[in-house]
Amino acid sequence: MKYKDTIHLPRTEFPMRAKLPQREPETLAFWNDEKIYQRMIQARKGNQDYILHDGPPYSNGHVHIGTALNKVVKDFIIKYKSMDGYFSPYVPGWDNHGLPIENNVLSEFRKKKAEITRLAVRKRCREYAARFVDIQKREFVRLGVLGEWDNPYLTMSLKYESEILRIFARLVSKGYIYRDLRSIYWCPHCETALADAEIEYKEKTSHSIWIRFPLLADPDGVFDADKENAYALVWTTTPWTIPANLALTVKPDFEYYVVDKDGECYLLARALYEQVARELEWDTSRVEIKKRLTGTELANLVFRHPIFDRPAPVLQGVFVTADQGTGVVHTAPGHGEDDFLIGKKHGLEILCPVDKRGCFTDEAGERFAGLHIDKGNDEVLKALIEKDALLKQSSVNHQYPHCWRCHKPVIYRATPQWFLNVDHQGHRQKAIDAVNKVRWVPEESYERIKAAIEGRPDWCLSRQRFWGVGIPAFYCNDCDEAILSAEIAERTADLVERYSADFWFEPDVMKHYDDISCPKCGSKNLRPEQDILDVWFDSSCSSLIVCRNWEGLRWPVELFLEGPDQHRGWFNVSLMTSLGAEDTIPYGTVVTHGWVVDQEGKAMHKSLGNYVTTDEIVDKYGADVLRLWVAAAEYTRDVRVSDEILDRVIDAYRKIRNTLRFLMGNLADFTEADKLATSELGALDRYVLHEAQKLIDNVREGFDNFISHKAFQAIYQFCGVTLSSFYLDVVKDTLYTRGRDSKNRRSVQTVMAEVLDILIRLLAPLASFTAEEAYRVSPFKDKKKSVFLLDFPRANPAFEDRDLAYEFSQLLVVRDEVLKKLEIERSAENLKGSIDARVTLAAKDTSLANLLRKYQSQLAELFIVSQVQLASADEMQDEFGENNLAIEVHKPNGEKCVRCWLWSESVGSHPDHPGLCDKCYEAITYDQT
RNA sequence: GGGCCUAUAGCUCAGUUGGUUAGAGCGCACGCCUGAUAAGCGUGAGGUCGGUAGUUCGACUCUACCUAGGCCCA
Repeated sequence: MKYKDTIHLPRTEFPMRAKLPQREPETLAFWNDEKIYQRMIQARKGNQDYILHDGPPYSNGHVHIGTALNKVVKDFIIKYKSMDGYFSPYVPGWDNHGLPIENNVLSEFRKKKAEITRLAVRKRCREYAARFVDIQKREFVRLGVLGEWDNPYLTMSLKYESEILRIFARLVSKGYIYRDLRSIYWCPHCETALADAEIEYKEKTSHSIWIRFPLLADPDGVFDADKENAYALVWTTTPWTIPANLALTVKPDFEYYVVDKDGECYLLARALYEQVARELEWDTSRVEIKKRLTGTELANLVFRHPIFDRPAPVLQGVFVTADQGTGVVHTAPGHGEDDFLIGKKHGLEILCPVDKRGCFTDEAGERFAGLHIDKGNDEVLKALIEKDALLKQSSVNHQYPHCWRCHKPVIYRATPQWFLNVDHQGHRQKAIDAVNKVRWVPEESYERIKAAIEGRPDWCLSRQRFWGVGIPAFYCNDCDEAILSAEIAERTADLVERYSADFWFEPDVMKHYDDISCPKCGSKNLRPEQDILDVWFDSSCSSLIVCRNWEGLRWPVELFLEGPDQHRGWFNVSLMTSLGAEDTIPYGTVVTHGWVVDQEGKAMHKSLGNYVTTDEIVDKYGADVLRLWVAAAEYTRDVRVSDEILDRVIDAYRKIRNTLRFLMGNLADFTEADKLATSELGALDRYVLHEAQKLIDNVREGFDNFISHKAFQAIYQFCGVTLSSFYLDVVKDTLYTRGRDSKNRRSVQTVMAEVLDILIRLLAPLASFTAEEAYRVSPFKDKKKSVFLLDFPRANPAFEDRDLAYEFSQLLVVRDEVLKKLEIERSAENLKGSIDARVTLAAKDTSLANLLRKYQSQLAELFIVSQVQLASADEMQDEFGENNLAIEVHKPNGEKCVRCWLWSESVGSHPDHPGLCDKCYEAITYDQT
């Protein structure tokens, strides 16, 4: 008889090799064909809901790895919540309007030399966006993300576009929207506004002039100098902006000097004094530093414009730098971003005496009016010289913004724009209060969003672009009045819902508004606004629009979850719009994840060659590996990717997979009917069952608190340590060699089946493909269609046994000591396999000695040796070690059983099977009957 | 330049209110097994906690500064 054939070896169809890139698409097809997402949601319909609102990625290009991380984390949460009984539908969305798509489309047009018209470009933008929605959708689905992929939201859909305008109308009716000037990049050659993304920096030679502003008022007497000879010293590279000067800006925490140079006093920053003195060729031995002041102390000074007879008050600004100039900055609110913001903050006029072609207007004064700013530069210099305000004139080479189309230098120019008033009726304070009521994960997020809201300027809603939702305003062709009303916006919304936002740009659009006339002059000769809404406004409306219009959702929602850039972006604007339009906070919890960075923690750039794509990982290793990479990461910090990190993830994946496989392999002959009652289980088995309940608690705690890596690590360690290297190794002998239906073996299998069931469910949100695959081949009866229709495990108090767990923790310490001793013997070549050992053990500690005696019959199995004998201290040759244990290793008694390979004195006592020990004899007899 | 944040073994992560020789798993090295086999098991070697200076009887844990990195703003 071949005894090997009587051994119960594992059998399973669950392959060791995952071949995820090949196998995952089959699982995807299954999920799709069987509508598993819909079933997962429907199964929980009527239960308490948990709504995560998806932040829309931009529909341009392929899915970036950071976006993949974002979607996978969301998927963890949706699946966990669903399995835990919540009704948790997931409606993904895309942000479609905006500059990147428009620019790509425009360059297509230029390449083809096609005529650029608003309507043609918009049509092409729509197609372009739709194409990338499809591409990205496929890529997200490939990651195993379940959701309403057949019914996503698109910001360019007719419904969405019209709802944007309805929300806008609400803000108009509540008085949030106003019109004002704003300083933006402008190309005088192309006569167009430019976005930041359309600027290229190039070397340019500019003027470099040092000028002085005479002191006009010093109410605090800080200057301490004769007004006639006191000046602020100022440097600039753009003389043509001097006519637009309305202020000077200093930095509050800089130190400033008032220096006396030949009887003339100048104000400048201490940090720049040396540099300035060198530049102006001052003999510093003859310059006296009269006063040292902080920027704050300069607050009430007023200087006089160097050319015109008007004041230039001193303002406090943090943007002032100490790398060039004088630390006293020429401020022209119409000609610079900083200038604009600080000007607005202090209520200065946004003076911009330059027209769209780059020529001075009448506002620049008679002398300059009509001149192009290039000529204007020279004229300004002349005027400065006449006023004795120019101290030095030279030139400088520096990086200067140029237009990406005509490559000529651009300017800042103030143009009329539409704004949302952030301080309207205490709106900002309401937002700050709101932020206090939201749960921010991680907690530091709170500081960021608070700072972002406190510091944000009024929201400029208008863009001089093509691809977006037109602002529903008119201009009177007769008196130039701007006309905006909630009623017009509402009517436009209805029209957009019917025709799409493109209709606004049709040549005959005014026919829909023939009853509207100018409220100022009564004219009916109106034209539609051509500016579009900032795309941030589109996305700021998403929670309102989607969660109120999609079946099953509700607003406000429970969760927003995005990257750290959204503190100033989507988290911020969503709050602005929701609070403004509805006086409601859109979210209860906001989770922020980190950025995906490379091995060194550096941002990934295509040019740096450290760029990792989602495709690479999915095609090479499979989506489950990518998912586990996300699961293993502490994702509220930046998350690193590298080959080594992925290698470790793959190792973890294999370990988990093999553990599932071994569990299933040993359950091939186990059915529901073979299950033992908990009270009948062996002590070791009950201990593992107890540990499994702890595992469940840990995993749940991880998911509940957005700490998926805690869940992952708990599962991984349970598989690797509790199961693979301990329990499953120990229990192998029982599984293989005991009678098929023996109580010992069935006890082990009962626990293995329970643990397998738990593991598959715990893994489902994380390694979804593998969990589904395992579930489909698992030996359970009455299976549901999918793992996602199962309930998430909950710790079963009936399986918990703290006293037993304590005893085993003690036994495990002893086990470690025994294993160390065995290793020593192995190194000394006294021993090979542990089953060829007999261990003699003595414990000094009475309670431990008692514990060992209690478990005496199971110690050999626990240590995986042939025999264990307990001895008293004086019987031991060996010293007692740290744990008050003495351990000796000897050759076992009796003979080695040819079937189970363990040594036993019973070998030879069965004439019909002379090579077998009692246990094996019993097993074969048992199995044969 | 400003705001917020991060920095513990090769990797991913733990380290309670400051208090004994800083932990885990993986990887690695060495070895065992060949009845989980492109598997399984054991033992072991690796950090002085980014750096500096403080506070303290005592700091990975507190403070300041610096360095590197991230997001945003400028």
